[in-house]
Amino acid sequence: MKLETLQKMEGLILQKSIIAKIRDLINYKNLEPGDKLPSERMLSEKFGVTRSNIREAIQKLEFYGILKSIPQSGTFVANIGVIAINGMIEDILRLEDPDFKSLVETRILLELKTVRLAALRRTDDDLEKMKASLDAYTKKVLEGKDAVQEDLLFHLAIAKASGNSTMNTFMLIITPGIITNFEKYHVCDKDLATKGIQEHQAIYDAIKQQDPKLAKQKMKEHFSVLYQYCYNI
Amino acid sequence: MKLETLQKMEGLILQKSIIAKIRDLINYKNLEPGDKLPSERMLSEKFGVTRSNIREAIQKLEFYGILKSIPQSGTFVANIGVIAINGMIEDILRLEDPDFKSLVETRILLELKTVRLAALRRTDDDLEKMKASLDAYTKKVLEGKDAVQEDLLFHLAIAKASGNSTMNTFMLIITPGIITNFEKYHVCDKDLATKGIQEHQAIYDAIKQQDPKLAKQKMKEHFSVLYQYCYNI
DNA sequence: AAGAAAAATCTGGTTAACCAGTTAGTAGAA
DNA sequence: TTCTACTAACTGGTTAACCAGATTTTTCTT
Repeated sequence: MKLETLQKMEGLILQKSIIAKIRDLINYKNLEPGDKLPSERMLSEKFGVTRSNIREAIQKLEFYGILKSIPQSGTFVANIGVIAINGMIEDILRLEDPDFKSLVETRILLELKTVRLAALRRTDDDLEKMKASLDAYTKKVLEGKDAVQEDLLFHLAIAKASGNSTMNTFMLIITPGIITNFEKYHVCDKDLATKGIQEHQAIYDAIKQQDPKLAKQKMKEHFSVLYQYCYNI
Repeated sequence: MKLETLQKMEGLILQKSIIAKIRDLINYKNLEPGDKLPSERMLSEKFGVTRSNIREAIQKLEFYGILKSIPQSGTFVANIGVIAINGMIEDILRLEDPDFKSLVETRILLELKTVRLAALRRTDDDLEKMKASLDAYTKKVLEGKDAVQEDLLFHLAIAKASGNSTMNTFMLIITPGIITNFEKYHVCDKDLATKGIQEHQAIYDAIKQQDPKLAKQKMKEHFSVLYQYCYNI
């Protein structure tokens, strides 16, 4: 386990060094948007790493929209100037794994918005899905069982109803981190679960009657405990 | 070009079908958190696809925290129950590429928060970076040149100063989409650029004097044009 | 029969050869 | 000299063989 983590760290460091070298190359050769990068084979030879390593680094930069690979042709600098590329790559190299506090902070921000948008835009289908999650959650809690998953699904249903695919994606991205950390730190309290039923119900009602202000208010109340926890860590 | 896009679409459809099959497998076999999935080779044979296809699908599910691959051992269901897995995979399969409106909406939300946090948490080093971006932006605009990149770097510097790595990452993710769409739709106006200098300066000053309310207010003003554009599309 | 040692199998990860399509260079005709 | 046709090299992507470590099965000793 320890060895495994260590190896992944090493791989990450290697990848970062390759990304830095690609950045240097772009600067040194004054590559403009649309210009072609040297081939993967040349880069692997030049940097003294395998082609796989090069490919992974390129794919990461492609994810952030900095490079663009075209099959049987080459890898090209995206339609972003050299200044922005340097700034973005610097950020990419610096970014560490998110801490729990930053996850929670972001979740609260996102959900206070998605719940507002959901109240404005929800369809009847969205409403049904939320109701289903809510009922499942209520049932589990009343049975005295753990209901973290059903809780989560209710919140994801709200994100879907917001009609904003970007926020929906972001909610999906932070969800696993939230879950595992919650279980790790034992944030959840069983007494809170029954209280949670009423809070969820209130949020659902506000969305149903399409009252964005009330929906946001109720979500805020729902997060109050989490909020305090986040800032008292 | 058209062919290339078509092929990527096909690949995406295949990947989604594999993800759906993995979900079905988890349900059918009642796999609990920590249980082992069949090996990649078995899955590729069972589903009639290549191992590469299987690996890509697994990596995607790993990104969302649903699966966890351990070298020389196997692929395991993460510490998430079957209910949450079904909900999350449904979302993953549904998610479409983000539209421009959803990107802008999310950007505004994120930046109104990061600017507040930056005012509260900025270090002197953060301040220097913002100043450098601001100066570069001002210089370019006064020369009558395009300054989209410098604009962007200023906003990314604010995201860094917020001290929230998750929001910082999210800003990085939406940035390329924002840039390319801006250039595509020609949102930027040169008259706005000179106005932008004052607005950026106001935001910078507010962050410098650590006034979160004022910083948010100034950012809101800075976004007013963008905001209207977003909701009039 | 039980436990330990050893061998065979199976795992995800990595690598090198291969593929099909693009691109650059060359030769040849006009 | 100029343009065209053709060949050869090169491109990112894909595949099958290989790797080292984990796991299971077998075998041998007590």
